[in-house]
Amino acid sequence: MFDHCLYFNTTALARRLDREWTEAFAPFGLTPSQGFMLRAVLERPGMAQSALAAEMSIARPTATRALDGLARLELIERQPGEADRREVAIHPTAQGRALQAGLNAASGAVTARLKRLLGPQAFVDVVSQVKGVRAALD
Amino acid sequence: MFDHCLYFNTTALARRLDREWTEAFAPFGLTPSQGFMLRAVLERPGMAQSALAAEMSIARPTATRALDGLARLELIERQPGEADRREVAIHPTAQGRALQAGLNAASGAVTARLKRLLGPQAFVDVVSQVKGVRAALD
DNA sequence: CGTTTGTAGTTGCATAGCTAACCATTGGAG
DNA sequence: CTCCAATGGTTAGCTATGCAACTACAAACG
Repeated sequence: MFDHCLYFNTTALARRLDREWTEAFAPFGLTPSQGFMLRAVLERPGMAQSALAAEMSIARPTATRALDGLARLELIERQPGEADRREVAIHPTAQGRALQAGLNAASGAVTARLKRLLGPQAFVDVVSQVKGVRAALD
Repeated sequence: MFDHCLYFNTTALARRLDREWTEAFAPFGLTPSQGFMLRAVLERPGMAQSALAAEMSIARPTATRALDGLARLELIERQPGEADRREVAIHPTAQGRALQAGLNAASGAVTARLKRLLGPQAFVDVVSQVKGVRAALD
């Protein structure tokens, strides 16, 4: 019915993909949001929350809560900012670091499956076009 | 950081587009979800809720609640199913019908703006590719 | 027929996201 | 130096979404 609508198709696809990554991260006891947030922390330990929020393209309050969840699971730790005491630097714990390889592999497996399903070129194209739309809107 | 990830880019774009359509539908006092749901009802009056949910690619409980909202605004009415009394047929009210042209125009205006921003061909391509991924996942 | 299985809708509970408003700290402008 | 604007983080309150479980009705099967 809204076949030609960018909004409709994009939000529907986002919901569908959420299901895929929910399954992929479930073995680790993490939701997709938590999984991606933890992966970001693991990739660049010590970032301030606001920088993390920007990196993930989410609002700061959303980052606060995602990190609350990861802290409750003892996967990350908040450390007071050294230079600027308003900031909080986010570091993974040892438990958090233990998940890094598994999370990346799980996400990679879903990606690989979709790539097979769609054809590698189509997959790369659609990601690049979606990224292009995002860039055009910033 | 997750530049090549389909999930990351799609969900981020979905959130960004949500902001565009929120603005577009705000003058009507409707959220994007409500706006699209009402547009679906207007386009095919009398559909059962489950058919509507399928059409919108959302779960049935989500449809229930979206329609609760539209009913509270007196934009749609639930009528008992004639053949099958489990079903509820959804009809727009006169107030609902009064919004049809405006909603379609508002959505069209956002689409037109994005089309200009991205180039018409790029716009059509990305919609068709996103739809293609959705189809491949069903 | 009656029972069993399936389907439509709702409700309860959970998550993620946003904006607005608040507090603490920083840093600049007088 | 003082004050005021800007920034980082949190909290409150809202929406949309999903799954699981429930009720009511339908349909199929024995």
